[in-house]
Amino acid sequence: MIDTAAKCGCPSGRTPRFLQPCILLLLKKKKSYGYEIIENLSKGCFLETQPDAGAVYRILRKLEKDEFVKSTWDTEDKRPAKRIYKITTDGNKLLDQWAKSIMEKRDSLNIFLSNYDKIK
Amino acid sequence: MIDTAAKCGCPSGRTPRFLQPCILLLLKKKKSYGYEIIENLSKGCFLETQPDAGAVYRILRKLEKDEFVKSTWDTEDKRPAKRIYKITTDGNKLLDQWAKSIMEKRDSLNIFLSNYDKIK
DNA sequence: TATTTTATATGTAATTGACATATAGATATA
DNA sequence: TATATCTATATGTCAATTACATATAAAATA
Repeated sequence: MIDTAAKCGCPSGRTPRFLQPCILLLLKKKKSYGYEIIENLSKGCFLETQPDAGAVYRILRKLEKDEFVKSTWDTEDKRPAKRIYKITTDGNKLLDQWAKSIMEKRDSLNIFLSNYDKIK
Repeated sequence: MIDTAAKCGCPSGRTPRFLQPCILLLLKKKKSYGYEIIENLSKGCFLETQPDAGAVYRILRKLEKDEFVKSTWDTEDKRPAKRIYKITTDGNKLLDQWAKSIMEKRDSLNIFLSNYDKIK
């Protein structure tokens, strides 16, 4: 099995950042591109705040460099060309690892919250 | 009301780091010092991994600089002197804000996870 | 005496986050 | 036609955070 976590350095156990897994999840649902991903992240209720556009584009490039996604240019539309991203097999594995890590994180937060409630 | 969040720059809405609120929660339970906090963080199940000692000491100093905790030296013991920290009124307010922010974060993670389960 | 435990603290490189700015095609509006 | 807005991607930069290593030193133990 490929150590995708080590390769990308994310869900190893440290507090996860959330933007990357959200992008991967959206890309698992369907092929998409930066601008649309930003819109979906804004509309969807994954994030508490608007995502940083620059961060989204940088994460997409990084994911491609690490072969978790693959991109092609879409110039068919009459609008500016889009770089369409598609999740890869490794990308899906990475998302699965993220999901596990996010579950653990959620559990940690719940433990924190119940401890907080106890001493309130 | 004091804008403690803005002052410390943490639970404003961005993805929270977890070490600071855990330290505050332990200090709300009882007065403590760096070394003991590190031990409790390791034993307790707040964090998924061992905390970084350097980070703990630095966070404590930062919290004191921002007046969320107050420290005094304990030289009574026959062991190396301890810097005993006590949470302040502002610190308690900050912890309350953290708790709210962590609840929201937990909800976001749950939304992510249910979306992930749907397309599995 | 040497090592381990207790205890605090700093150095530093890599990563991430936040915010601004650059570029450019397409469309709408004045 | 000129200008502004929308669509779309991308980079620059500073501050904060993380991870890992190292420094310092008192006290206890082997």
